[in-house]
Amino acid sequence: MATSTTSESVDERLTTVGLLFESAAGLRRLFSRQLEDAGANTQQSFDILIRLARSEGTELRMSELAAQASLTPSGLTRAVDRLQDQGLVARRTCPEDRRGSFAQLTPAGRQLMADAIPVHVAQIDRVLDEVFTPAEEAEFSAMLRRLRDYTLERNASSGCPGLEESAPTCAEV
Amino acid sequence: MATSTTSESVDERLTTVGLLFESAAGLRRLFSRQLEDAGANTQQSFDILIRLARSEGTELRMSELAAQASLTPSGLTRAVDRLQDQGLVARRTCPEDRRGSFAQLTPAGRQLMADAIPVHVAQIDRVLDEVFTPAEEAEFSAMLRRLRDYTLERNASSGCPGLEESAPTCAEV
DNA sequence: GAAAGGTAGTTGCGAGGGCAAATACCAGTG
DNA sequence: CACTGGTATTTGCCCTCGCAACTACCTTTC
Repeated sequence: MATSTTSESVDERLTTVGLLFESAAGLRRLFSRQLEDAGANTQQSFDILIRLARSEGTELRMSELAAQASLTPSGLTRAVDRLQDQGLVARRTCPEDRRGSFAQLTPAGRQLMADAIPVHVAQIDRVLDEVFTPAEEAEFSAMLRRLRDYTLERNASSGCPGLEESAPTCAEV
Repeated sequence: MATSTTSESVDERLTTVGLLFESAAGLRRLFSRQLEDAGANTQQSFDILIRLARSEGTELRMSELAAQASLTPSGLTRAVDRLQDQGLVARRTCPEDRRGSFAQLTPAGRQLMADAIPVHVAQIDRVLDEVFTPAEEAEFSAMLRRLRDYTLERNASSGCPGLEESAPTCAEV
């Protein structure tokens, strides 16, 4: 088959990793349809909004949010800028540490999420119900968590700022 | 905790999906380090190159490659442009259908992959060995495949062009 | 309490990728 | 064969994101 270096087990493992990427991309694509006309312009926006919606006080520190959303600080800054322009999010300076700031859902943002999350959840339900048994789903989730934690640990040294493997926080879409 | 709509099972399933995205992003980040100084500029480039390397004749139709790499036709066109500028890939017009073309590894591209794939595979081995037992790995892979095929099927209608759930081809990175 | 060093966040810049329109080509009809 | 409709790929335009440099602020040290 292949011209260059491949053995059987090599192929299998490459395929596993490839499937992971394809699954993630496929789900993103699948969800993006409903999300985008639900009012959140992109999946990434929705990802940020939902993490805020699920956090204490519907707000998070910028750096925490960046880590959760798999964005760099710079990427998050602009993403929050856009959401702020849309009136869905506001910035609040942290009183204890005036370098930092919180991103917080506005009332409009909370309303949007109150409407959009059920739709999104219904879509996830449909996928998981059709693809997995409950037992499989639980195991799938557990395996993903181990994998995620492993990458967090390994990426910690130079990768995401201010984020160790410690806090599994609220993972999300 | 959250201010808006959340029940327990909702949280779990949102988390599962979130973990999938975080795992994929985490692995990309983890791999990107070694890949980029291996000669493939980005993970996406490497993704394309490895899929070509693992295909019959080290070539694929543009549309097929786009689907496998989770890119739109337009995105793939530019990605192949870049690889062509680097001398790693060449385009070959399809003789039977002169609208279409193949992207094919050049000798330099094949050489690069012959060097880089073992390194990449070693990295994948390390991750999978540390995170999963062999049995878990097999099940993980099977579950991902079902999920991937489900998204392919559901996205087929409007999403990726020229791509049904038919050919699982060689999944990758 | 002034200096040195670290941390949170933002900005300039450039690369990558999507959507829609355009191009080139095949395929079925009359 | 001309015509209409569909498919493969490319191009124009724009948005998003990462990196590196910068600012503002905290914190430790002397």
